[in-house]
Amino acid sequence: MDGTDSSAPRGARRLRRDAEANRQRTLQAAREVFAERGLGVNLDDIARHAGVGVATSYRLFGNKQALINELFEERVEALTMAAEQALASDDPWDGVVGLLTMALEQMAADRGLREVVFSEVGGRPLVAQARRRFVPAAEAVIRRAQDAGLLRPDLATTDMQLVFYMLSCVIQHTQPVSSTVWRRQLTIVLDGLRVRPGLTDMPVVALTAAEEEQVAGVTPSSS
Amino acid sequence: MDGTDSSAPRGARRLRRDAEANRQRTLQAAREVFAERGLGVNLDDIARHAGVGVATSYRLFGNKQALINELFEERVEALTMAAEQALASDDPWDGVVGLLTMALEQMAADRGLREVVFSEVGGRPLVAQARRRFVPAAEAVIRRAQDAGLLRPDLATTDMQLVFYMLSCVIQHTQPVSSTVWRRQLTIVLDGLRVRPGLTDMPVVALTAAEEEQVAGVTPSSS
DNA sequence: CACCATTTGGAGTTGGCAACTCCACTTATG
DNA sequence: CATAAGTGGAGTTGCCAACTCCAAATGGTG
Repeated sequence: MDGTDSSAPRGARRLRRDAEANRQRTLQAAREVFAERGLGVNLDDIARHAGVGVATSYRLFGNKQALINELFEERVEALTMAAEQALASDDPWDGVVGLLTMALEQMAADRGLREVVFSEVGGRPLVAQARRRFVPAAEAVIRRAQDAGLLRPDLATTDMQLVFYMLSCVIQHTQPVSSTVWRRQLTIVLDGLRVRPGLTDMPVVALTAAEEEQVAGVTPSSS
Repeated sequence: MDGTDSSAPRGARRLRRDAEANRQRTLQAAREVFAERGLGVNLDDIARHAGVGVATSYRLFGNKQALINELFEERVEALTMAAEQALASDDPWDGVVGLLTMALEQMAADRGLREVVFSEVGGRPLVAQARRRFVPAAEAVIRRAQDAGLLRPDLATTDMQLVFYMLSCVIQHTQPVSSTVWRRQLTIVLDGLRVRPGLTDMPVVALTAAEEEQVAGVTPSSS
């Protein structure tokens, strides 16, 4: 139940060649099954899909959580890179569009990723760590576009995170029927984010960073 | 497991006075507990909260589903009235704002309602029926605002439903920390819905009505 | 006010599901 | 070819919520 064991070749001993092959097959099967059906699937299904026994998967990874951690380290990493990449674009507004678009495209491609990023259950260290890179990058993208007078100045970083969340919800909800409609809602939101005459005043104050972390289920960063 | 029994005073026989009192107490307790903690709570908790035994609740309602049905008939009804009321407002744009605001305020006040309306599990007849009134009313509100040149003309009814859904997700997500931030996301979305020069083109086609019903988990209306 | 059908409460029972283990058997490897 | 490493899948375990049983209590009626 505790996901503390990060587990590469466990302990330090090398695996026998066939065992290593089974490890890779399990990993690949997990990638596919998690992406399609989410983290809810049981290891039995993954093992079957990989063509190995359940016990094999358990010996190679210890438990389900360890498998998830190992798999999604790379996915979460890719997600944070989207934010940093968005900052690299020349036009500040393109940065905002790119940030949301790239991040959401990744979410659209992987149900497991959506569940990891927005897991209700408390403080995955994996996510907390990724946030420490993602959030500042997103903040910079936002600030730059606001300074250029392109992004509504009353927008807080925490608002952007909720925007990201709600579009992920649309993705999740519509996925079985259409893999692209969410781009329409994104278009609407982006039009609502852009500066223009007659922008409506925000009716309430934004979430503070600490509140946002609470919403995200992450233990507040103490620094 | 089937929720077909709608159950008022079950069968036809009148209840003894104390039984009727317990019925009301259970109903009230369910209202409160469902609103706060969602439909996931077990009847044992509701019964305890009502100060009656579990068996009592089961005899009076048959099963959990029947209790839910009875309770949420009124709530879903209120929701559809919001749409019809929005159509009554003088200004077409106020109609759109009112539709979303009123409906979302109701969602914000009741977690159980959110879960009923967006239940993943298939075709609650209750919801399907409510949709048959809600959707046309919403459609009229949208059409009127579009004809007045106030609402973006490329918006489909199905888009509005997804907008409604995604804001409900924000409500659900932020509820424990703030009961009002969702109004900021609503503001952003409304600004994105309003006509203005330089509105971004929609990148993909909207969901058809049938697709939307599939998304909502309702059996397509055959009419 | 006495009688009895109705109702009650809460300690069970049932069922289902997913995580994880056991162990007789197989297979790489030195 | 000896043997430590690895395997598979039929269990076991634990959990949780839905729902039932029945001895005791209680409202309403003649």
